[in-house]
Amino acid sequence: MSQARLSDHVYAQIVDIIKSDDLEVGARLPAEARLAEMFGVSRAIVREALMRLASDGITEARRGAGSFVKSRPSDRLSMFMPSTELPTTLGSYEVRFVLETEAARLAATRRTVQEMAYVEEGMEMLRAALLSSEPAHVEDMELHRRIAEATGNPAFLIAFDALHGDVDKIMRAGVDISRSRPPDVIATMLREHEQIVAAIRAQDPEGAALAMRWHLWEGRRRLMP
Amino acid sequence: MSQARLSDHVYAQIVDIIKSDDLEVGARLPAEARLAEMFGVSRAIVREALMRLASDGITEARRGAGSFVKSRPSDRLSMFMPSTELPTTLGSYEVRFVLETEAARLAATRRTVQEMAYVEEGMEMLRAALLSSEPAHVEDMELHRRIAEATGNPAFLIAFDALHGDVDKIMRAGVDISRSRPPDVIATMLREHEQIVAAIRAQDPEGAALAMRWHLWEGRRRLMP
DNA sequence: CTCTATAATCTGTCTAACAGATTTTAAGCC
DNA sequence: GGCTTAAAATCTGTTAGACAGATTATAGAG
Repeated sequence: MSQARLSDHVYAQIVDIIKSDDLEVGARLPAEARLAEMFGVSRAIVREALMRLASDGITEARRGAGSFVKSRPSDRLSMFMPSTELPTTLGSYEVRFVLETEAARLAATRRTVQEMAYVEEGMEMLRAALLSSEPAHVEDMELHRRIAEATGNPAFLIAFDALHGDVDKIMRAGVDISRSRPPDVIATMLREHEQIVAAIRAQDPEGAALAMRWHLWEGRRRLMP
Repeated sequence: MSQARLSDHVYAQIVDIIKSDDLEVGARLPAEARLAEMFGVSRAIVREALMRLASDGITEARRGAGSFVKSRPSDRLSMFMPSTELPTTLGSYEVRFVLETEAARLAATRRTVQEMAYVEEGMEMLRAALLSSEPAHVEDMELHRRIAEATGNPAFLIAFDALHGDVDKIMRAGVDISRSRPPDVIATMLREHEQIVAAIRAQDPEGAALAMRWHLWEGRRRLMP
């Protein structure tokens, strides 16, 4: 889906209304039918956008009453979301340093045999993808998710998945750039992942945390030519 | 909205299909019309659920082709989401220890005058709410968001907002429980927030990080009577 | 076997109607 | 004037059907 859907536009426009009208938490939004009229779309499209706003915690719908502001989107968030041109690498790396380092540490401590097998499988998939000429960013993402999952705490995966968009772009760029460099760059990337997995396998929390932190640091450095 | 909507049920059921059919990334889901028939709902409801699945990065819709698995929801995530009875406090607290501690540290380092004013305003709103008999969990959430915002890095807010559902429940419970205790418990909660804000105001990163960590630790303890 | 055209299938959007919930308004009573 | 009650208006949640544009599958011709 290369073209944005109308409901994406409506989502952004409703966020704009909340901000431009300076609506406080608890304030009532215009009715669905009214919004549809304002934006020149059908009510079904408005509902789709509102459903996502509600799911994102920004609004809350009460049957018979209307939709209400539940929490205000931040100014920076709204600036961040519609624009894909902003340099986002520094942003998510900073969060990933603390989040994924801790996740690796906990994964090394808590992983079950099954979770370890899942991580190992993800490692194999990533290896195969990196050594092929196919895209490998999905496999890269998947391994990181499996490590977060091996913490045994779904909140780590939730927080990590919230950064999915940025992390996906970073990983795609990371793989592409590494492929445009001498072959040992890919081998280095692969080894970094292996070192993380090995520390988790060995149930070495400090080793896993350090390996993850190193990988993220090096991954970031690889993006700056 | 105390009752779950049909689209919430359909969301969970589609996740179940992905898991029970062991659909890999790239696998095609049944068509919207087919899903509507399977679940005994209208197609509009299926679309609403699919829109959220796509927004959550789990599926991807291609016009004319169908909806495809984009990333697999983790087993734990799907167990976590439909059930509200699981003890979720340990989960998000663990992530919040690393995420919000780092956010407080960075907020103390980087906050602008305007961001500080925003944080102070949030503090006043929380004080007023806690000293009234009205709900205060929204204000509690808002202050924490403003601190994440003051890091100057939207990724912190994105990750924090991903835990919105759990954190909201925790904060609501935290306020309710504190109100059922002697009055000094509310005062303590208030002072903890003030200490975080004071350290950020004073541009004391280590102080802010410690105060936040202490607050989260105490907040967690208050939930265990 | 390959290419082209057509048919079938699919998502995206619109319209209209109805059900159930909430809010507003109006009327009646004290 | 204030309070209560009932009716009307308004709202979200859902269903159903139609059509547009995109993709996939199939059939026929060379």
